[in-house]
Amino acid sequence: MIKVSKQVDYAVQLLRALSKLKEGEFLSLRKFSKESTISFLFLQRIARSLKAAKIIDASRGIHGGYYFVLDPKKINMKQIVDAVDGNFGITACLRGQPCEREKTCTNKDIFHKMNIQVEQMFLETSII
Amino acid sequence: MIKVSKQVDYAVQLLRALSKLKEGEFLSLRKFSKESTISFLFLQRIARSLKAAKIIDASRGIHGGYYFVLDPKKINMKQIVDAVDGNFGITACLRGQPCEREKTCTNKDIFHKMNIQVEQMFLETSII
DNA sequence: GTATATCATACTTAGCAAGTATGTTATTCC
DNA sequence: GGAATAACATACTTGCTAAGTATGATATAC
Repeated sequence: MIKVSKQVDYAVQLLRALSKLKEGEFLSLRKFSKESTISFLFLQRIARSLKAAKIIDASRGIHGGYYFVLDPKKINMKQIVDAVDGNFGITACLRGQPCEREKTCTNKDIFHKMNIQVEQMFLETSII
Repeated sequence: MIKVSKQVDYAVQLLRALSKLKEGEFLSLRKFSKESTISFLFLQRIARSLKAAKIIDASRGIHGGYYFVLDPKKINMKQIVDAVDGNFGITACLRGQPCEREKTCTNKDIFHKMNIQVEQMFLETSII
């Protein structure tokens, strides 16, 4: 199984909604949660990760919400994975996690090569 | 998080060990389990999946074991994922699983395109 | 000052990949 | 024939962690 997390999925949906805003407009998570049916609290965590990565920014208060900082077209999928999941890698080993079978493993080379290719593809994929 | 399952990881390790056998030789899972430190029972399930996919075959009895049917060089990563995980897709939706947010989802196109690229790369990656 | 937005941290749940248990059937060798 | 050891088959349990929840603080607009 090779798969993308729901956090990344939801992050992209949110960013695509934000990319449709006009200059000076905000989108609140409460509103987006209703439109998308994605859990409001789960969206909060994702949005803050994206803000920490300086992809979006927020305005507080009654008419506040999130908005894009940079040009949405220049944001790629690798940036989203980095921001939301904190790391990138198709195996635990490539994500820097300890591996109990490190000594006997014969797959380091093949997964390393594949990881480079997946990473490159993510880099080249604009979220818009 | 984009990742490959341990089943696929272990399947590739097993296949690489089998690819080193000479004509007419077998490798038992008991032996490979000791070498690799991978659970014997878990390996059994994986090996039977690979056999069902006609990638390897088995000989029973006291000196039996598994062996490659085809040329190991012609086996690619997509075949392994199909054999071991039963399907291929970077999202639940692309794996044919029902999605509760199908109607509001705005990511079908982007993940579909990415899936094609990942799939292509897996097809082009030989396990050797 | 009230309403509503984000900010921050901690906790719970649930799905399923990963691993385990147990018994059956086939083949080799003595 | 029978012991040993291989794969075959199915069902069950565990444990990780992604996913979702709870609660309260802080900021801004009107």
